[in-house]
Amino acid sequence: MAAAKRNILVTSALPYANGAIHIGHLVEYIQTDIWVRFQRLMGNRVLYLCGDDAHGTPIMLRARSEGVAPEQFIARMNQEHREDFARFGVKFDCYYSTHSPENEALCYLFYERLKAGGHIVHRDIEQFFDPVENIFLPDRFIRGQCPNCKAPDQYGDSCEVCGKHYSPTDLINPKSAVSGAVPERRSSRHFFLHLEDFRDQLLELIRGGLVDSAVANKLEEWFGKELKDWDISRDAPFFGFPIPGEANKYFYNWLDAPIGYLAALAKNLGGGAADAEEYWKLDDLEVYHFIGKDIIYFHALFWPAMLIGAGLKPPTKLCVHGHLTINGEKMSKSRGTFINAAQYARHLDTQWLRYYFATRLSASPADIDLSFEDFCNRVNSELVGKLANLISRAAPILTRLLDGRTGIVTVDALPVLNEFRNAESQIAMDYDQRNFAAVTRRICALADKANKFVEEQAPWSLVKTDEEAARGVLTAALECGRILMIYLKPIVPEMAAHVEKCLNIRPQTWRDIQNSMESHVINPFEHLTGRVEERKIQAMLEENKTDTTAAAAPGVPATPTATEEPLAPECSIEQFSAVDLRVGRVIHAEAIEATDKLMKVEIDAGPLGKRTVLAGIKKACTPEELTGRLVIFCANLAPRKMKFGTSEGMILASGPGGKDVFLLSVDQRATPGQRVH
RNA sequence: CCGAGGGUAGCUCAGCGGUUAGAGCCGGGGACUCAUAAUCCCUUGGUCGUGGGUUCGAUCCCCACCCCUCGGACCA
Repeated sequence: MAAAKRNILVTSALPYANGAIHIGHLVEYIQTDIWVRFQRLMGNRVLYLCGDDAHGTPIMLRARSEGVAPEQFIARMNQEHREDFARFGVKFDCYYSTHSPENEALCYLFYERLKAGGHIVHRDIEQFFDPVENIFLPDRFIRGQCPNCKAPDQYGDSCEVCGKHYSPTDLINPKSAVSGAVPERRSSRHFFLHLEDFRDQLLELIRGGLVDSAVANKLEEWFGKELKDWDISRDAPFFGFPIPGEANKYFYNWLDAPIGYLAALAKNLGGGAADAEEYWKLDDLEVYHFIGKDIIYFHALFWPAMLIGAGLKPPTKLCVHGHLTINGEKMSKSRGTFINAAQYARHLDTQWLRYYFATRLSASPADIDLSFEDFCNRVNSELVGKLANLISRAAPILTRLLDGRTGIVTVDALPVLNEFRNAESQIAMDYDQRNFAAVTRRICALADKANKFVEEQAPWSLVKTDEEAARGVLTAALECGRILMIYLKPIVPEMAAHVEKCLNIRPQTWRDIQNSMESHVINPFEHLTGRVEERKIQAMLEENKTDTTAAAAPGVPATPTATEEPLAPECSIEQFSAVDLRVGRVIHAEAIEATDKLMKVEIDAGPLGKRTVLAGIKKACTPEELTGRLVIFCANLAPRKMKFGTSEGMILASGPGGKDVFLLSVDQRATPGQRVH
């Protein structure tokens, strides 16, 4: 009784078109691709759609700084992204872009319907404006002194020193991070989506299984209060779609980004907005969005609200995954663990990463860790030692000594083969529920059984006395290998294709698990994949230390990354020498418990005595690392009273903050109290 | 501080009310030699974060506490 074929539309989140794809992104695309390939293997109808999120201020500014038109810039990114995905076997039915005529038409359609439904409201808001660049500045593009702790050079939305959140208009001495100019406060009329209109439907949706329970719990929090209106407009100049009937107003790129899923659908269907809408409305169509936990808000609230408001059904399911950490820590450019997709592919087999991610992935939104040690172990012992080895040990004997012809499986193998075939439904269920870690566990357990069977039967000895018996054993071993490869096909499609070629069989589907390949001539064995060598990983990481340009901005949609810090206005030698910088030795350091960032540091400044400095470096180093080392600090900075004491100076460091703070050093022979000239 | 998730062998995790708590990897000892890539057998190793409670019985349920991770009002 074959179940009715499902009709599924699957998306991965649209990567932001201002940077390269990195291995953090790949968690999602590989996860989605595995799921899609599995559904196809089962015979279901699947459309897998994606594309670039190509609009917004960061892209506009980036293109400008490179001296090209935004269209040209995003076209190049699109090409790069496609190449990166192809390297990892991530295969879309359509990889499109939000900057497309289909998307524009759909965007207007959504807007008109939301407007007609009375869900769009207007309000004046005050924002900073860069008079040199003539643009309104997103919060992250404004820097200034924190209104709370007075730390200099903080972002417009929150302070990295004291952790306080505020509005950019609260900053002291704000500056545009783009031009360095002093921004002006300007008022502007913005458009909002009135989310409260959809409250009941959204709650029902979330409680009805749109997301798994862990995510649903999180979402419930947001319903504790009134849902805020969502600001969907941006002022000119902006790279995006103009709002119809309005002068100098554009749609915020997060409005047109999810609509981009439909645009890709339209493109794939070779039609327009109406065709996409018609397809979306098919009764049996299931819509699955694979997303990172950082964009739950957009996909669980805004997007369903937009769909409902436009008369379309909300998604069936949001598959939320966690973020990637490397060796237990966030990817970091300074640690050299920020690895781009293309860079990985230059050094290591992309099938390995697919396999490794599979062993770590489940339906949980918890972060997943890539530990290189674990990566080596799993790939070498499981993928190579257990799985590939099974075929590699059986096929060559058959080819060399028995004309490459399989026979009838030996009766001794029947229990093993039954177990292999009976695992089918459980593995299918694990795949369907995105529990790929369980899938690989089961597959490895089966591989262990098969290897044990081969070991016991010792066909390499048997062949000397009874060729047909040996043929029966090898036939069974290859049959096991074939079934394993079907199970593994969604995860390592390239390797599975090699096996199909070697076994001389047509591309296998899930149904072939129950078939057999008795009395059949196989092809000479070709190697499937190699072992991971430690030095290759080292070579990849080494490259990162020198090639800083490879570490492009993480392309998380709508999170603008800071541009380089603008050069401060010219200063005179007098002004420079007004700053008294000294060498100091840290004699004591302790983290301040009540804060995330502050460390209390006592500095021996030689003749100047001792100073206590409260520095925002708690995340970057430990008291142990700090104690005893020499630092450079500003000794004549006015003492600053802070919540946890008075800070009598400032330790010099570079880096963006958080974990990436790099203290200035001085050669060992320097002594505390010496002035820096 | 508030919220969510989690703390099970050196590592990565499974188990989630019921016989002496499991797997893989790593470590140790054998065997084998078909495997460009090895495998097989044996084996060391755990008061299941801590302290209470419910129960005939708890890793699993309840309470408190500790620790880790991730979120937290206008970026949404």
